[in-house]
Amino acid sequence: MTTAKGNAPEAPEGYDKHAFEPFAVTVDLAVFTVRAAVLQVLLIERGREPYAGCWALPGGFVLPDESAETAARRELAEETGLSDVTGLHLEQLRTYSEPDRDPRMRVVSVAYAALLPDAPEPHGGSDAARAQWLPYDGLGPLAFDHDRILADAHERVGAKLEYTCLATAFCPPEFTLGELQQVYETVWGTVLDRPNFRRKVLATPGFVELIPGAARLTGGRGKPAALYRAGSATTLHPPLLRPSPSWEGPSS
Amino acid sequence: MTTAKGNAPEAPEGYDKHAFEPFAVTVDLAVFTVRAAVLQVLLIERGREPYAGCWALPGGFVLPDESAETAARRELAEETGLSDVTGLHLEQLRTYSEPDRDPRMRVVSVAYAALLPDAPEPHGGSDAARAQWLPYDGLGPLAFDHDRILADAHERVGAKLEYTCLATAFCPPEFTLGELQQVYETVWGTVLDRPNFRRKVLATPGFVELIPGAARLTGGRGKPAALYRAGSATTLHPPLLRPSPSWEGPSS
DNA sequence: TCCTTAATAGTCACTCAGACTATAAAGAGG
DNA sequence: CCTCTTTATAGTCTGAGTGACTATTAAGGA
Repeated sequence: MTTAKGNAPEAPEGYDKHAFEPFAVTVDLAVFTVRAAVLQVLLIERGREPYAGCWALPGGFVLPDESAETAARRELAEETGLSDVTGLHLEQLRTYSEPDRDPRMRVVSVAYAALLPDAPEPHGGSDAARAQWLPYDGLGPLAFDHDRILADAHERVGAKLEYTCLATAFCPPEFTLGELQQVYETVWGTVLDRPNFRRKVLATPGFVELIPGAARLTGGRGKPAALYRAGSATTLHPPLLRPSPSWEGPSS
Repeated sequence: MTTAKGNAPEAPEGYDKHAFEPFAVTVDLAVFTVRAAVLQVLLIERGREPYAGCWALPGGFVLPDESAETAARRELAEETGLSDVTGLHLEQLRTYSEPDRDPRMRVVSVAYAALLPDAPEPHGGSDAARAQWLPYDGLGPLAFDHDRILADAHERVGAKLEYTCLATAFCPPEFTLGELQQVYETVWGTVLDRPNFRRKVLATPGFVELIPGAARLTGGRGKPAALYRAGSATTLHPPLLRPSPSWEGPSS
């Protein structure tokens, strides 16, 4: 619609004396899920050079009539095979624009972080050579600067767990407090005191709400746990801080 | 260096079956300072359509061999007239990519927030029609989507004051605790209790350090205040929360 | 039946922030 | 010179919130 006509934009009206370079703009997605107490990331195996055979973050070009957010949601649906991604939490991380970050050409990439409750096996369809969930810990080097993007995404998600109700985005519609605590422990890589965690979560109005009369055997052993669903609150006041405080910011 | 050759990139090796649109990539800067207890923003008056006569954020194109960060720092130096911008705090906010945000063509803009200690009168040189400091409160509508960028920047800076030592970036090399408190009150638009603010700041190791024997008459009246300089700490644990809690996130 | 497991309930002490009051050191004005 | 005003600095008291515990309840397994 309002894009530069053709494929070789020369400076239009109002930009006459500015030189500008046309860049390719892409989105990269760091898609997380927690399964079996392990933090998993959705990655695709590259089929061609550069970085052939390496794992990389899913992503793709922003189309002429899309915003980066729209493109990210479209790619998310394509890569996961999920039909409905409207309810998923998708958050813009930051933009990576080092001139040499892609050896082929100048590519500016807007990175997003996404959180999925359960982990359906990825579709692997469309263009992705091979899409797969891999544990976050112990990943080898990724293609391009995706190591850094993924590290930034992990730090951002960990930080947002502290002062938002985002953790419920990792949980199915009905969950126990133990499962919610598992999300925190898995993302942070720490162990939390169970009674204190309960007290904190239940003392925050709107974080979770009890489903009356519902209970579930968790693991088959022990006392059945009450079921909760996500509440309407979005932020945590005061925050729920990590045991080892976040002295160190993101690895940026 | 590694950028696409020429001005009309067709899909190079490895991108063969992807369609992609070349976008213009720019940076926009929200430059803040605190002067006389007023939060001020650096704006330029547009000389040409669209939005001729409107105030806009300073910014410009990312050059072929620059990262967005480098471009932002270059623009910051150009617009403020400061010779050395290496020490200034510059932080990537987020990227704005709505297809219709610039009526002339498709422009993707990476927004940055910058904090200046004192406020030298802007250079106004180079290309900016007229650069000027204007108070943040009571600004009329800005050009393009710059209202939203500026609001996002304000929210981000306010939030970072809570859990980082960023406030010293608004202060000259030597400052009093009263001046530091003034920064918080001005950015947050609140009033803080002075003894409690002192206690909190001094109890955080590395936030500020006393300059022994130095004192300054603040306003000519009252007891002289001790002088401090910024310490080595970067984060605040626990945070210094706003009195009216940040229930509402950024206006995004 | 007893043991294990896991959820839930409750206690205690310490830290910290909000709301104060009190004192010290400067200038202004009579 | 004395007092008032102003601003910095010192200290007190209290309640909220959290970390580290112990105790109880309800399930399955040996």
